[in-house]
Amino acid sequence: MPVTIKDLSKTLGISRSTISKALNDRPDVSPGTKARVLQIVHELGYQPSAAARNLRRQRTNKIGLVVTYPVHRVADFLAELIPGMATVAEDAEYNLILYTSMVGSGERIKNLCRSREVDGIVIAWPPRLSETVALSQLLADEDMPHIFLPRRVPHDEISYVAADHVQGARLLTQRLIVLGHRRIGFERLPEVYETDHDRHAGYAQALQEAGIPYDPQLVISADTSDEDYGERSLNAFTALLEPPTAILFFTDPVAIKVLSLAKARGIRVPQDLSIAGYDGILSSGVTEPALTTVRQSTAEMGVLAVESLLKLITDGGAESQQHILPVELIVRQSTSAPSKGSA
Amino acid sequence: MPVTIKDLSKTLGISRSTISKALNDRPDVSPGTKARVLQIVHELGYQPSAAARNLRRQRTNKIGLVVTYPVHRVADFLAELIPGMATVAEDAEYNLILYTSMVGSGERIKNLCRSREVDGIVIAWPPRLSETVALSQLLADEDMPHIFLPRRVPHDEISYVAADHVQGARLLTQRLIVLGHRRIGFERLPEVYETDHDRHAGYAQALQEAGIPYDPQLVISADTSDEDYGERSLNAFTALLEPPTAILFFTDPVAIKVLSLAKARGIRVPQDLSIAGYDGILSSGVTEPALTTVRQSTAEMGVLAVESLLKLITDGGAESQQHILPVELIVRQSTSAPSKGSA
DNA sequence: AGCATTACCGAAATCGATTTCGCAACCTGC
DNA sequence: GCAGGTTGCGAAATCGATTTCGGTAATGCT
Repeated sequence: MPVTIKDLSKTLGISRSTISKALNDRPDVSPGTKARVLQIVHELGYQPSAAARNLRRQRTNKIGLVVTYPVHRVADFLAELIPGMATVAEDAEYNLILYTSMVGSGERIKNLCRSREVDGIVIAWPPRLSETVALSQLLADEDMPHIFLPRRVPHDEISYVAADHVQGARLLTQRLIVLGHRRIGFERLPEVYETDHDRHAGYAQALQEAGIPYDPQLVISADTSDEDYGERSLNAFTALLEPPTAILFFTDPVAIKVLSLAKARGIRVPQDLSIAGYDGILSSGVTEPALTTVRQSTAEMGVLAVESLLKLITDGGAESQQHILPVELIVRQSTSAPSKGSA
Repeated sequence: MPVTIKDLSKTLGISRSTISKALNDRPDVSPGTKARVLQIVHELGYQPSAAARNLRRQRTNKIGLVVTYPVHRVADFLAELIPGMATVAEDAEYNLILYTSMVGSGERIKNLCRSREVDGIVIAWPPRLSETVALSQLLADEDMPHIFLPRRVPHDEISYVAADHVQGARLLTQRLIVLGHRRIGFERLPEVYETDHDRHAGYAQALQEAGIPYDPQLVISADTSDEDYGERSLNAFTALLEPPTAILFFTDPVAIKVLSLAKARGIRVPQDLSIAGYDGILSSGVTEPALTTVRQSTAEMGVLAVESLLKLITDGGAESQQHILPVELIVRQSTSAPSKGSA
């Protein structure tokens, strides 16, 4: 049996209330009493029961990390995310609780709120926009502070931390333009994610700034019904009457697959075709040729998300936290000037 | 204000006790009453308060993942570990709470036990043996079920999940012997970890089985005071009068560093020197040459650890859970037969 | 001295659930 | 009709802390 505040009370001959106050630095405890309490607490190794304290205080000092996406698909990102999040949380005397089996179920999340086992929630890789907004509404109705990650949510009241994908795609596109490309392919997703929207905007913006007309043929929607969608996209691009001399793929893994595909077909990268990825995953640096890409710092996003969430928890009525982190262009060997013949 | 059991009681005109019993499938509730309770629970969206329930039940349905090692140093492994652990836990209605800032402090862990905010603890990457045993004793004194990962602990009463490092090193060594090597270097750590002990035993065993005498000169302790210890080890090996024709390094990262070091010095791998790593990390497959290594499944260890811990939690006095998982030899290009000249 | 503060402490209520125990009412079999 | 059982329900205790509120003693001020 662990030692409770009652035991302290008995051995000291001091009431429970006073002991509690001494331990919580209330003003109405004499220094002497407080010292005696602290002394005996140390001797008996007393530690308050978390459950009792949570019940009475109506808060748990825990924050939930809810992953609304098949967790093994984002494991690599989690590895970046978690250390930072956990550290920041623990510095503020909070801990992280993981909830990974909550794919697509508002019901489970609602129950989580009502059980009050966390004081706030970080929602990682939320669903597409409309569902995200609904989810946020649900959480707000339950008075549960929450923040989305890593996706922008275009609503003033909704908190999120995301990367600057407009800038990311713009930097990539600019780079290719500087290299001399005029026909730059852009792969986008059929789903309505803000990430995709932003990247497309950045792409279009870079073209416009360079005075290059926007050609809808060069923007194709990936057919994600097929797990291996890189190949279809590549086919669609090369089938064009005037195929692009450079292509921006949606993620590094897709680009890496296309890299080996191109090699198999005798397409030389970057001489015949420049290829760029997105995300800056580790293996993008070791391919042959190494991949030009844009890196977003998942670790920083995690840290910022927790810091922001803590603010939301503490300042009850605080305004929404919206953060867009800068991204970094990484130029490697998979992009170069277009050759004469391929133009 | 969330709806409590009291609200249900009031709207139904049924006592709190009966409602609680209905919700917990106690026998002394009539089917009719139970149905009405369930109905109203659904209507009002009632969800029991976790804190109140924890306090009364004296358990939290949470298990702690305590990382007693700088968390960023093991982030990659965490990525493998966590998805499996979380999934298994959640299937059993448990959740994972992360504790990452508990490096080297038995005191913090003791407090965690006494606060009773978790029902059991997985200790990941525990400290060296003597401290681990002390830690286990401390946890046992607090009646806290716990299991260590991923290290073997040679005590009957202590639970752990680890990989079969005797076999891992044995397989690697055997492989090199089959290739024709007779002088095989072995790098070990100065710290007293069972992992190191086991690997050394596997190495020695393979030699003995092949009738090759054990030469202490070929076994060197890495100087880990220096972060970059691979270089020192390599120097120590090559400085020998009769240098080895193959070397087993302690981990893949070390071996990978040595790989590039060798290239810089004009040592051809594997022609002049065969090199093997350990762990089977992702990048071990993309180096040039690709690394021969041994793979341990961190994901499986995580799953097994949680399953075992749940057993310990449920079966109060259950006996200790000790699991050693098989490892897999991965033969790649960094090892080959020794050349005549180098022998 | 008389009155108002201030400092310190403790009894009791509270948080929201679970569990024990006792009490009716209803059967059942003889 | 009655002892003995079974069912179904609720009052109250309990888990272990925090907080409210009121009371006592000490101190300050005329």
